[in-house]
Amino acid sequence: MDDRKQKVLLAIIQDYVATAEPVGSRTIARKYQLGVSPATIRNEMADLEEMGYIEQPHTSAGRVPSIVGYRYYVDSLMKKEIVPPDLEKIIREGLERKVRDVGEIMHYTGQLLAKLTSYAALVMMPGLFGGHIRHIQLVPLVLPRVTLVVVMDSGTIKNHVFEVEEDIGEDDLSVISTVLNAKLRGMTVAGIRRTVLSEINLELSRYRDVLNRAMEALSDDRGTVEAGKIHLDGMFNILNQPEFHNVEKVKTLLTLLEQEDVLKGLLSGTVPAGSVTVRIGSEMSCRFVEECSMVSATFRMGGQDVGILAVLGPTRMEYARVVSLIEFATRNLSLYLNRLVQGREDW
Amino acid sequence: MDDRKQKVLLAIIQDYVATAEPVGSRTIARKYQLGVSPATIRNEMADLEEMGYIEQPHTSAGRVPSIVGYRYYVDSLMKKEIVPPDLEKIIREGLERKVRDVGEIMHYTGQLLAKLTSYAALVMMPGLFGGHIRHIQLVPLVLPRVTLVVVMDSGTIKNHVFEVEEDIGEDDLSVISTVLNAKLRGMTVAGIRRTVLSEINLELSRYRDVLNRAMEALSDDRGTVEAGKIHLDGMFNILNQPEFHNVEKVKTLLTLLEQEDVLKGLLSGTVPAGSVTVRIGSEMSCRFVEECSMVSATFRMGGQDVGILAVLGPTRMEYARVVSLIEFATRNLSLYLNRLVQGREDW
DNA sequence: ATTTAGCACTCGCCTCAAAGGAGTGCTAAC
DNA sequence: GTTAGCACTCCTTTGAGGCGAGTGCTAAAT
Repeated sequence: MDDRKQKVLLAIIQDYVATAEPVGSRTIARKYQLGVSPATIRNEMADLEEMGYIEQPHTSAGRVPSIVGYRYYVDSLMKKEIVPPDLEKIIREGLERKVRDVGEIMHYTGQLLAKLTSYAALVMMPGLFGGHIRHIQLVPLVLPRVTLVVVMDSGTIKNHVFEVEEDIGEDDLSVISTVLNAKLRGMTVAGIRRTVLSEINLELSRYRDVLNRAMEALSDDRGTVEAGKIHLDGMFNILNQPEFHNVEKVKTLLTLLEQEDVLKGLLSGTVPAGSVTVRIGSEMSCRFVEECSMVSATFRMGGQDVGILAVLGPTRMEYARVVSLIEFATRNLSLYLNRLVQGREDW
Repeated sequence: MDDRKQKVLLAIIQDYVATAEPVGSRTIARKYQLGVSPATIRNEMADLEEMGYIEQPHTSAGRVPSIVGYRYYVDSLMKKEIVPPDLEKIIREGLERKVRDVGEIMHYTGQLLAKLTSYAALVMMPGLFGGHIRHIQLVPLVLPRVTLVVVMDSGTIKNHVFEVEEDIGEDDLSVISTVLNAKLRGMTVAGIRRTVLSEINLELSRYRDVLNRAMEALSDDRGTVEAGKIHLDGMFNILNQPEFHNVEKVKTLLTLLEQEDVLKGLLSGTVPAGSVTVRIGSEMSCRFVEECSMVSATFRMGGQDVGILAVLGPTRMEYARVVSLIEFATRNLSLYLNRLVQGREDW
């Protein structure tokens, strides 16, 4: 791939991203000063097409970047954009103001990302597993229904309702709560050791059944308020994209986005390392989003990946801008989350 | 409005609701056995149009019901449908299985309503004000950040993060929690009396500042997990309606539905009495949903309206079916919610 | 007096063909 | 290696004509 071919490919991608129209040789010669005539560009385009980087919707339309073309662009051609300082300031100030609990920060970040990119933003909320237990309590509702409430140091809360045996009273629950608190406080959910559990079991042997159910509830992510949930913002942004002026497409996509498990599947393709993952069209291996791309990254808390931030848009996406925004957002998010939890900033 | 006119109007509405096509005199004569010829029906239709019950999209199309026509139908013509017993069984069993916490029941109801009606369902979650306080606790996060956790007897949880003065320690919080629990347990949030507050203030005079902030948090609905939130289900159902095959309309509607305050505004038009409210097109006085209707009803808990259930669909809606479903759903919901809270069933 | 058949008329929608235009590939000249 | 020229392709737009559904009116039938 010689230098000029790269320039042509870049021009095609830039123009197509901007206009959503197949781009022809004349356009490139006119708008992007390569110092050569349309004919020359046509030759280069023929080569690029043979190499698989661009495609022709039909004879005598312009060229459109292929998945391979976008991939090459993202990997080799794309220049990272610098987040403008005033924008940076806005984001920082917004986060600063929201530094109260994890939920608020996440919400804010999602909305911001949707607004700035004008694509859809997904935020997978951190689960319980990252943070440390601050408080744990069994609260009687209408017996035999009780709820297990767990407060993490991030401010995240989990509650899980279940039923206990008839002969358990409020006092029993209060005793159990005290012991659980003493033993489990400061631990991560993932880090609860068998030794601790058996200690508890020993101490509260007559409540074995309640304890089992409580532990089950603790490690069950379902009941967790917010945590593990996926928030969607700016879903309607995609309706502004010309590729979704077709109602059928909108329908399949929206139907998809309403199913949380599908979203989880999509997000799970994110590499955990901390770098930004870009997946283009069929790379997501989900045939319903073949005309979409996803840019995603994990964010960290206490040295551990706890959640994912992602932007979903058409394959014809402003990758450079989105990648830098995601990068910036996750970095900030990690920073503020850690500050929230411990003053630690070890990202 | 004589009997035959009513029959014609009914036929027009039924046919239009079923087909979404303007309906002509021939169709009515053929499909609905009125025993008269198309010409007669045409005369009746001309009358109905003059009276404002139906409209013509353009000369020589069929007729379409007007807002006034639908209104007349809903008020006078519509026969309540009976919820089929097998469906009733499914709903009851589903609710039975979900009887654990309010959130789950509400979610389930919303999804069910969306699925059964194939329109969009809205659920406004009950706030804190209906239920009784079961447990209240100030949990230290990373000091000076603390969170106030309130568990209601419905299983609803509220948490609100705020900051306290530097010199407040964990022991102080634990003392405050004990007192708050002793004093406030069993009360409704709305029912906390000034006498109780001053008792608490007396007992914990050195913590006045923390207490003020806690009380503020308690009566602030924002931080409440789930409560007061509006859940939307089956939003994509409306995309199946032919009137929304136009992307622009979809866009305005979806944009609308994403704004929670707008939804609240729409829901606030529901009459609290306990009957079902039907609002048709412009009756909602929001120009973005002029082509939509909303069927809604409040549900009760402990003798108080605590939330709203609603279905949003095109004006061309199967009112009879939706109304009976909503009626049935709210009745059941009230029943199960009350059973959840107190075994009371005083609706 | 009401109902109905007949008929002319309106108007949206579909089809089809023609025109237009954007873009290409090839060839030959530079 | 580059470029101008040109024939060719194929999508898109445009407009006219025909079709069909439906109406309102009138006059005849009940």
